[in-house]
Formats: sequence, C-alpha cells, structure tokens
Amino acid sequence: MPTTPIPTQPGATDDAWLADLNAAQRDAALAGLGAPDGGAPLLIIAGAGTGKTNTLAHRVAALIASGARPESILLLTFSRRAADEMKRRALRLLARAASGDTRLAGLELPWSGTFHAIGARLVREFAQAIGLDPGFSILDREDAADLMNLARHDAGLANRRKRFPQKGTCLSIYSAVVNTGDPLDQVLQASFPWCREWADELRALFLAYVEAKQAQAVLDYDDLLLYWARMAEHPAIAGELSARYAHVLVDEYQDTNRLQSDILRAIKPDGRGLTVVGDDAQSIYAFRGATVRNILDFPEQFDGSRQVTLEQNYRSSPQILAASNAVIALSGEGFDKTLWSARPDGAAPALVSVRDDADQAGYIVDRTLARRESGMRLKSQAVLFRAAHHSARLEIELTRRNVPFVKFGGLRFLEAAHVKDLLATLRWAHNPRDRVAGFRAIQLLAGIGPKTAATILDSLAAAPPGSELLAEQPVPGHCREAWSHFVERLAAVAEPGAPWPAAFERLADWYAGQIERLYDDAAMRDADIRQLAHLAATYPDATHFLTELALDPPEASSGEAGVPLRDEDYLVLSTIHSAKGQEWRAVTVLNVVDGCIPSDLATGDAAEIDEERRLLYVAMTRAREELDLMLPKRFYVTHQSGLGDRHVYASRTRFIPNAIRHHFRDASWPPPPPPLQGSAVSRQTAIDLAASMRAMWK
DNA sequence: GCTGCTAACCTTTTT
DNA sequence: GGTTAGCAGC
Repeated sequence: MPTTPIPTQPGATDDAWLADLNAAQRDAALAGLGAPDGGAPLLIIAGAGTGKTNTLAHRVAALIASGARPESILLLTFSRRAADEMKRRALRLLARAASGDTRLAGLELPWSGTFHAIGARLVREFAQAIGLDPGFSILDREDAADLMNLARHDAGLANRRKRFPQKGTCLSIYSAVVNTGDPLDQVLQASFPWCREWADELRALFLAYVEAKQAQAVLDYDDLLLYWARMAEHPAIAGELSARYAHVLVDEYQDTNRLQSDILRAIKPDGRGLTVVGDDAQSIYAFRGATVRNILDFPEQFDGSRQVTLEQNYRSSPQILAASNAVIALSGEGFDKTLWSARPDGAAPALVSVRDDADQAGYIVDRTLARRESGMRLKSQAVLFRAAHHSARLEIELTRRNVPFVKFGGLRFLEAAHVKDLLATLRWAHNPRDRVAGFRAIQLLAGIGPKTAATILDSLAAAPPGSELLAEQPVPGHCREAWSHFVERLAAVAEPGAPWPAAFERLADWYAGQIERLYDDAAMRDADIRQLAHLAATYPDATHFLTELALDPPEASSGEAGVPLRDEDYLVLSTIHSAKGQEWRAVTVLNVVDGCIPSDLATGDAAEIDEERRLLYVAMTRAREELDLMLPKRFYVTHQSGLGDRHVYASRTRFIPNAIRHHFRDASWPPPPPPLQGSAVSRQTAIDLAASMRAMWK
C-alpha cells in the first residue's frame, strides 16, 4: 500500500493529470478529498455527454492518490462494463500522476460492480450470520417466474373461474412492492389496477413464494438487494460495512430505487464519504422501481451536502444538443442546467419520412453503407429503438445485404431454452434443494414428465441431506439406464474439487445427446452449447460461473451468426435502455412516432409519459455528429395471419411538437425521382434508332 | 403418466 | 407470432 501520498491535494490544480478537466469537473473530482471521513455528501449532476465517467475516474484516482486504500472504495455502477471502464481510466490516471511509480502496478478496485453483483458477494459473505446457506443459487427472472408459477399452482390459483394474473405479472407486482417499499394495495392501485381484486390472494401467494425460496436456498434478483438492505440494518453488520467502505461512489444515481437508497443510508447514515452522480433528465428505469426522487431529494436527505453541476457537453454538435435540449425542456421538474457544446457545427438532426418499415430499413442500410464509404466505421454508427422487436425488419435487410451487426438488448443468449436447460442442470447439481432447476433438469430425460419429476423432488426433499439416494429414485423401468448415466454426470460435476471446466464439458456432452430429441433445430442449439462450454472455461469454478452469468450476462446477441470477434467491424443495434452511457458518431432512432415513443403501453399517466420523453432524450444525446429520427408513415398491424395488409397511419411523436420543429430538418426516402429536363441533344436531335434495329435483320 | 395436439391469450424497457 | 392451459391418444 502507498505510504507516502502522491502530492495531490485540493488546490493543487496545476497537476498535469488534472489539466484535461474543466473547472466544474475538477471541483467534482477533488471535493472534500482531504477530509478523514471522506468529506461532505457530494451530488454531481452530470448532463449527457459532460464527461461524467472521466470525472468519476479522476475522483477515484484522486482518492487513491491521497491515501485511500483501493479496497476501501465501493464503486456502484450500472453494469460491469461501466465498472471496468472506470477502473481502466482511473488506473491510467494514477500511473500518470505517479509517473510510473511501481506501487501502482496491478492495482485493483475489488469492490466495483452493479448493486446486484456486490449484493451477491456480501450476502454470500455474511450468509452464515444471517442464517442462509452460503451455497445459495440465484434465480434469473424467468426462473423466479417459474417458481412463482409453482406456488401459484400449489395455491390453486391457476384455474379459477375468473383469470388470475399470469406468473410474470405476479412476479412484477411482487418485485414492485419489494423495490419501491410501497404497500401492496398502493402498488396495485398505481401500476396494476386490473389486479386489485386479487390483493388477498396475491399476498398469500407472495408468502408462499418467499417460503419456497427459503426452503430451496435460492435468491431472486430482488433478494440480493433486500437481504443486503435488511442485514445492513443490524448495527454489527452496518458498523462493519461502513468501516470497510470509507468511500462510496454511485453512478447513474437517477436510476436507483428506494431499496438501493436504503442500502446507502445504512452504510453511510450521514452521507459523509458518499458521492452520487447522475442526471435526472436521463431517468428511464421507473418501471423497475427506480425513483427520480432519490436524486431530486438528495440535498434534503443529507445535511450539508455539496452539489456540482457539469454543463459543458463534449459529445454532440451544437445542433444535436440544441434539439435535445428543446425536447427535454418540455418536461416538468428537474435540476436547472443548460448544456452547451464547444464542438464544431454539424447538420441539424433530420426527421426522415419514409413510407413504411421496409423503406425505413432500406434507408438505414443505404445511409450506413454510404457513411462507411466515406470513412466512418460501422462501429461508430448505431441504430436505437424502443422495443427489441422494432429492429426485426432491419435485421432481415442487413443480413440480406451482408452488413454485419450486433444487437444489444432483447432476447439474450441465456434466455434460450437449451441454454437454460444446461444451466439448470448444473445449478441443480450444486444445489439439490433448488426445485426449479431440478424440475427442469429431470424432465430432460425421455419418458420423464412433470409427475415423475415432482415425485423424485419430493422424495429427495424428505431424504437426509447429503445422502446418495439420487441413483435409487423411482423412475419408470425403461428410463433406468438413461437415469443412471444422468446421475453419474451430475455427481461428477457436483463433487467437491471436480475438475473445472472438464466436468462441465462432460455434462454438456450429455446434454448435447438430448438436443436432437428435444428440439427441431438441433444444429444451431448445439453450437450454442459448445459456446457455453467455451465460456465456462473463463471462470474459475461453477459458483462463479453461475453467479456472474446470472448477474452480468453476455449482453450481445446477433442471430445465428454468433457474436462477431472484437476486432471485426459491425453496426450496433440496441434498445435505448441498453444504449445508456454510450455514444456514436452517427445515430439513427427507429419509429419516432406516437405508439412507439411513447409506447402505446406506457401512456397511462403523466409520469409515464415523461419517462418516455426522457427515453427519446437519452437516444438523441447518444449522437456526436449525425442524428436521424425515422418517421415511418404506415404501420403494419402485427396480429394478422400470413400476408395481410392491415395497417395504421402513424404520426410524429408528440415529443417533437411544431414549436420546436425548427431544430430539425426534413428529409424523405426514397428520394423523389429527378425531374425530366434533359439536355439539348435529348430534345432536339432526331436519330432513327428504329431504322438501325430493322437493319440488323436485313 | 407422457406426449402431442388445439384453442385461447397477450404482446416494453432490465438487474 | 409466441406461450400457456386443457384434452385426447398412446
């Protein structure tokens, strides 16, 4: 550990490594640095493209330079990618500040990651203290919904005369209650009014769901936060955590929820040593329980807090920024800030009218290729959209014209049924109490269905823990041989000290043998299984593999082609949500029409509409030089058979009313055909082509 | 009790 | 256009 602090105190503003920061950024990076307790609570309001990551990285570097131990810094970001980026930049800065000081070699920031990932680590660490099996497994959203469904059936709610909410809806309601801290009735009233009549049944169902999770030693996503928050209420654990983390830094604070702010308050009750960064104008996760109140009320919640506002935008041309500012200015409450840009002028953002989906795709492929011709790599261009399926037509067109692309958001690798099959099997091998995993895994065998699976799981649950009863389970006679093969592979991968990833590869081989029977398109799925085995080799053991896969899944998917290699060039397709924190030279936003932005499904109340407006703002502010907003005139109605032609006419999004129209320029595609004017030759000279045609045959 | 078929339903964004 | 519940047949 460094013993002599590198001479970087507040005020030492002439240090070379701070020279790239403007005054506000420097203020944010260095505030309260000398204070032994980390200094006053700090709120950094960082507008889009104002160098937020860079500023935070400088602050992390400055903390370490002034003597903070890297393991005393808790850095909470919205993705592991963001955490890695932050760490990379901070280390580079430190190296510069110390001019090659060897003490900095190999420095790590061990406590950086998402709330959920850090929560998983801490809950595992304190598991014994809170009466939890440290070997607990983590349910992703689908697994959690499956478990909810089991509880739903057990409670006899699945076949009521009047339809009871689906498993996914039940889970959403449960999750909303946990994350917002609001009572069930209020959540139902506000977000699920059509389920109000089921309040009592839902309450009973949620109790059964919680009991099932506890009996099976499984945690869902919400539990990672909930257990963290609740255990941090106990003085002994709170004391330990606040002593351990002298500095807590939170990125994207506008997208945190009530439970997350509870956690922060438990670790840093007076907010000293706490830094939060965010932009209320980019809050887009209310549907997940995030509340913009966390950031808006920060000054009231923490006495004596300091606030720094970053307003100089380094990303976008003044034209793009002006248009984005105009869009967001029409929204209501927020911190006062006016972004300005010193970047060179560019073209005004375009509102591109096209006939329909097909023309929209055609226009984008043409423009993308034209930009690449003029030297802009595909990777510097992105297409953004509200919902994952909006890009379907474009994906077809890109494939047809051989333009490589990678899609972020939407259906992921891990959600594919075959990948889930194999992971469930591995999970069950490691946690035999995990009923959802077991239920799925057992039924992979031919001739075993839900009834046999349930019988086996019941019989195992009744058996003393650790017994070797698996092989003797009552499977039908014709499955006996297959069953013993299965049990043997399971035992091999679960055995303590089993060779990793070799044991998993054997399990994958076994599963590959089942694919043919289970699915029609076996070849593609087989390739995915091999890729999964490949991925497994990059983790030290099964627990890390399963935990990190559930929390930081590989995020890109690109159809059947597989993820292109890092150095290949490809066009980026992304949901707006997944585009958070990124930027490209040219950005195209699909379907900027009412019904898509705002989504038809999110026009309930003013707050929802405002969130959709911020979504458009986030999309627009990703662009550096060129921004196209697509306006397809005609929308095909999706729910019709075959080659139906039913469609509706769409209109420009309500977020760009005529009052701010002057920030945009109009374009359309395909371009109108050139007027038939012609030259003098074409009009006057009479050449007898007809005679020459006839002459050919004479 | 398993498997395959038909009929009905819902359709966003993510850790 | 995809998933889920219920039913008939093996």
